[in-house]
Amino acid sequence: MSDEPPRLSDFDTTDDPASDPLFNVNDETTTQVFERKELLKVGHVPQSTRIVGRDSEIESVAAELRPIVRSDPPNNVMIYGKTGTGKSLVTRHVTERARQAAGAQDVDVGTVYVDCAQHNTHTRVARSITRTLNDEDKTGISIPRTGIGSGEYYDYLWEVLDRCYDAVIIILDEVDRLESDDVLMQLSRARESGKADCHLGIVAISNKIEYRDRLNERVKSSLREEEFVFQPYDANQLRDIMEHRRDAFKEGVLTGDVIPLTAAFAAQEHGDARKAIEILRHAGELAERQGDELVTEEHIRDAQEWAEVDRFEELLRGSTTQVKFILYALALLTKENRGSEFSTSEIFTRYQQICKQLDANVLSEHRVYELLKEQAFLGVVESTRTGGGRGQGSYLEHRLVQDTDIVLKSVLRDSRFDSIDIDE
DNA sequence: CATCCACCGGAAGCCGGGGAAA
DNA sequence: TTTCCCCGGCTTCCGGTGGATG
Repeated sequence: MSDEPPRLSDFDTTDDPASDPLFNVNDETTTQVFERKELLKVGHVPQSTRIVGRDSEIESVAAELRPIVRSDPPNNVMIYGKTGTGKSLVTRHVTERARQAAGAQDVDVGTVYVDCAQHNTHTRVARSITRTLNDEDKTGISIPRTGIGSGEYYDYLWEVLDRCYDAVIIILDEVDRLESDDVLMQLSRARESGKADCHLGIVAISNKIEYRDRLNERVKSSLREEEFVFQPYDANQLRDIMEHRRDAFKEGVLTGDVIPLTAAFAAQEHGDARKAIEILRHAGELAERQGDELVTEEHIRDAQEWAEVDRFEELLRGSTTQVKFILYALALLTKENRGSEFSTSEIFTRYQQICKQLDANVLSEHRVYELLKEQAFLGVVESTRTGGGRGQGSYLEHRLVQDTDIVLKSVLRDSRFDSIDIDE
């Protein structure tokens, strides 16, 4: 009755690990297309000369942090902008340069980057900040990984700041994902009351421009931050960005118009550089898998569609099967009929049919209506008020925002759709 | 202009699951 | 463990709405 986990060596292995077909080092397909694939990784930070079209943003953010070099307190910064507009990139770049420049003046600056999507409670953020900044050799403090509350982490933090740094820049990425404002409160208050003999600069990054409205007044007044809004990249900038990553591929693998095409697509859709690069990478992978030597327009188009389905699934993640039924109904209606807008009741009748067909239970019309509104809020469908097309009253018409095929594809990918035991 | 129609949308209350309290 | 309570998803009910209709 030992609950010892089986050791890895107990498992069957191939006789010669060096030639294990599962993990073949000499697999030629892996080297056919890519030269330095790591250039296409998400976190890849290019050199400053390779940051495209963000010169003024870099300059403005730097201006707020500049006092640090003269060991004066820096200003706080709040950055808004959609995903993939270079917010994290620019802040990381600027803070790093600030750190170096300050170092040259003998000012000891620490930087921390916290992804609030991962560390979404204030205790976790406090822990993450404190533990990254703590240099055990210098402070002699060892900070427990667990077991203490946020208050204690802050106590440690002030201690660490006092002992190690003249100034610290804290980057809070995706602050809007934080459950509460406590972190901002603590940090900004510490800065005011001079709890630590150390300057504190906060760079908060948010995807949502409305975030500031949600912040409570006290935080706002003590933060007193400068705000910047990053606009999405345009096609030219995207093209430049991708040109800079061309080295990821082998010489001559990318056919002529691949990059401009991807850039044009991406600019039109979202202006998200990260997605554009992902599409590029995925196109390369597709080519590789198919054993093609060139990445063509064809691959890009496939990768493009893959990205859209992917994005849509992301949007759909967490919604119930019932919601998928409803979207499915709407998608079918759109496909069957020529029109694209349908009233709640039309969608409901189609939805009823589908549920019957799949032997799932049927929600009330009112609920379907509510769910549709919810999806409208999430941006999956678009609902418009109309002066009754068929005569009576005003009601809502809904239509899919995404391409019908993409909706169908991602909805149908849900495994519950083809199984019979649906009873949610 | 009054009436009607078909949907809108808020309010109240039901129900089952999950966590806290006993 | 049982009991209680809360919460979120859902239904039911009902008054409101505004163009269409005659």
